[in-house]
Amino acid sequence: MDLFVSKYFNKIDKKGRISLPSSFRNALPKTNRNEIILYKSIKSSSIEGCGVGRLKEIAKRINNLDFFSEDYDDFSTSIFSEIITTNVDKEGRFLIPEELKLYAGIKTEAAFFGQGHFFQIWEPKQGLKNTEDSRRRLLKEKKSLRMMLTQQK
Amino acid sequence: MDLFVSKYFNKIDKKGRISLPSSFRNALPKTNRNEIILYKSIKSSSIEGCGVGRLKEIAKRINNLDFFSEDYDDFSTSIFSEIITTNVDKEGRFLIPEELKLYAGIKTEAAFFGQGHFFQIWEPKQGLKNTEDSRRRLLKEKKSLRMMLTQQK
DNA sequence: TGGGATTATTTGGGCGTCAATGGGTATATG
DNA sequence: CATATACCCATTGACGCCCAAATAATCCCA
Repeated sequence: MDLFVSKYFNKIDKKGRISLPSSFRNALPKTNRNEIILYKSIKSSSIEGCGVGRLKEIAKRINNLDFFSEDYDDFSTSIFSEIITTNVDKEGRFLIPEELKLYAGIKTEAAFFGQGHFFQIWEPKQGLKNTEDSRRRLLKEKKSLRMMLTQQK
Repeated sequence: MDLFVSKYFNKIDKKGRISLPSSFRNALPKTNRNEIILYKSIKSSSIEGCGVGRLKEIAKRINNLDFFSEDYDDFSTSIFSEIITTNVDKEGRFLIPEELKLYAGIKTEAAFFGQGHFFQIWEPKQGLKNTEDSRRRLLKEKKSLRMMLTQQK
């Protein structure tokens, strides 16, 4: 499965290492599975991550915004300049930079949430609350979520 | 037959394994019959499942949403982080995650209900009650059911 | 068409492998 | 030289794989 799916709760050890869930490792391109990128989410107090290949896709997204708009600069700056690359060790662990941990309020444990082509890292409680909130918002529009899940091609 | 049809009642063993009904296994695409996805039903306290192929469809659809919108995050979170992928072993068994078992009230036995392009997993009694209820609702509209079944194109 | 034989499916359990975690030590980097 | 990080090895528990028994479904022939 080449998508980031499900949620996982892992611990940060004394050295600051945390395991990237095995299924997430497998979702990374086979060519480069020991390097990921991390950045602050612009929409929530979470960290977003993905394989380095995804960078091009992000660039494309931003490029689709109006070049002369304020948004363009803002997204461009807050995403690209903040991106951090991290190495995943032989056991599948990596270090979350202090700044990002602070941003997300993460201390000894972190929750990984699959988001398809990328994933989010949350302080566990906040992450759970966020999924509840999302779901609540969507259930108000039950029809649209059902369509998303059950529609046939 | 590549559709999930009829109903089956299987047991969960000490290790938490349960057999995916043989006919359901055969309804999965021949290319990937050892991995399925599970998620909480939006409409009922049951688990819904299907092959991973559908997940890729869903991913595509979400990907077409405006990346910077709130909807994007809501869908992405509610779907990708709530969906669970499970492996089906050589004997056709798989594990139902604890969280989903709780959601559906399943303990030692589960009922599988074919729903065409997907299937539902119920606590047996609740599942039976649900089919009765929905049949009863349908019969109240006998006329429309007859039309549905007998109308020719 | 009944009923035993054959095959398929479900269920049970042993055991090896892998993922998550912990910690020692070498190596790099400033 | 001190701190940070990568590599190596070990432990634990969960899960996948294998083999086998029990149950259900199907077949086939008298």
